[in-house]
Amino acid sequence: MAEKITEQLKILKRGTVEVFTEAELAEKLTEAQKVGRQLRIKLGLDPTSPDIHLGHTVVLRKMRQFQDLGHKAVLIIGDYTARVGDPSGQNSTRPILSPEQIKQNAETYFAQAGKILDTSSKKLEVCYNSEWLAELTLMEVIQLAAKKTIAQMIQRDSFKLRLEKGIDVYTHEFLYPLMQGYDSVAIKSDVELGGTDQTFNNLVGRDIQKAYGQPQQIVITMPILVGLDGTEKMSKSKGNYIGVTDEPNDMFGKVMSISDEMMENYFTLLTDLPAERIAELTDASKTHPKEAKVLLGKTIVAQFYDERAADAAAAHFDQVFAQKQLPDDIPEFELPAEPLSVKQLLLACKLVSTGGEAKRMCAQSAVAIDGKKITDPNVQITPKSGMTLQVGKRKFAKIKLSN
RNA sequence: GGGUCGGUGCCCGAGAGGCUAAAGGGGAUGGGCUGUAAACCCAUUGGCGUAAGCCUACGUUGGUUCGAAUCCAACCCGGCCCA
Repeated sequence: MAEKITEQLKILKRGTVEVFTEAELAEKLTEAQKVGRQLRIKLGLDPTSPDIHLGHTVVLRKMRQFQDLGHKAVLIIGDYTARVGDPSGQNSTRPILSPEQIKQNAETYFAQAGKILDTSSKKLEVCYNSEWLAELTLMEVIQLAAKKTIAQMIQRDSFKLRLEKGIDVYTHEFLYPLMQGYDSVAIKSDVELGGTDQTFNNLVGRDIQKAYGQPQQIVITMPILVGLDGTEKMSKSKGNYIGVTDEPNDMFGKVMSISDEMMENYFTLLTDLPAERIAELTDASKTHPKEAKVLLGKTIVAQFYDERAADAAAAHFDQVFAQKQLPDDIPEFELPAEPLSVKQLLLACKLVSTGGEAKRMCAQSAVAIDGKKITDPNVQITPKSGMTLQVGKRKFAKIKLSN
């Protein structure tokens, strides 16, 4: 804790995109250390979807570093915001959640975030922004809105972009940054963390705090983690994510599927390895890319499980994909010993979701039963105990007879 | 409020009465090559049916026609222009 300020700054700056401003951060850290005060580090959460993925962990990991340096994480659950329905994204038909739903999501979120954060009450504080936002009168809202001009608002690129493209921007959307900014006032935040997509909102927080006569928070932005497809932001709705609750085998496999170019980014944002080591690992002349990726996969799995699970996942991967053998843990399905078509069989074992897909998979020689390729979806098969089915490279099922 | 243009499959986008389950991309999936990397090549991409075929689908609801994504009407939603 008594580490030098320069040392602390180095840790805190790692992986960030921008710090507004570094000088202020150094100042706050120094002051905090001198009087023994915990800085209040704000992070706003959207409780609309409870499951968190590695994209969220980039910011959470930064939060953890602050905690480890003795500061307090203040998580704000945007329950009030969520109730209005956040229109800022592509997804305009987001369901409006009930208070119970939000509470439940928040709990799930904590359980998952707890894998990264220090959850002791000394280091973590949680609040719901309805606590103060629901109290505001219209007059107070108007006064809040009077702090920013329209010209300032449309600086935000998501607004600008949509206006240029002729996509709707609703009036109340302008209130979102203001509400979030007001959150900073309510909790007296010293530092706010967020992805670069939150830069505008978080900076508004500075202005609002100033307008309300408070010291301004420092804003630290973290990169948006690219998803598995290598181009888009990691997100649940795009399906290009690694969830923190993914099974070790899955987690490892997903890491293995990222492109070589993305490794450096993942190493930097998702592990604590020093920059020099990362440079070695991502230099193909020094480390074979595949080896580096295995290490990345193991490191990530170990973070959420443990070393043993990480090794097991790597071994499983090697067994199934490198040596193309059957995995050890194949889901079992109970079936009676009555003949049925391959199509029905695949459906029954949930290896395909429609009969058409079953036909296609057969036609494309992706289907094997006990290691033998099946190309006719109408062949009659009598289930036998221990019979194994495979569709594609990674979908397996084992049959168990029911009596 | 007026004018005008538009709403097509997961997404973008063509189609302007039958040849349309609907061109072409993108994405996704399967196969090949590999390191479940990239690049590249091939294939598939509404549901049911062994099949013939049937059903559902071009904003919504009605209508005209032997036949409509395509024509007409009303309505809903949006862009742009005018007030």
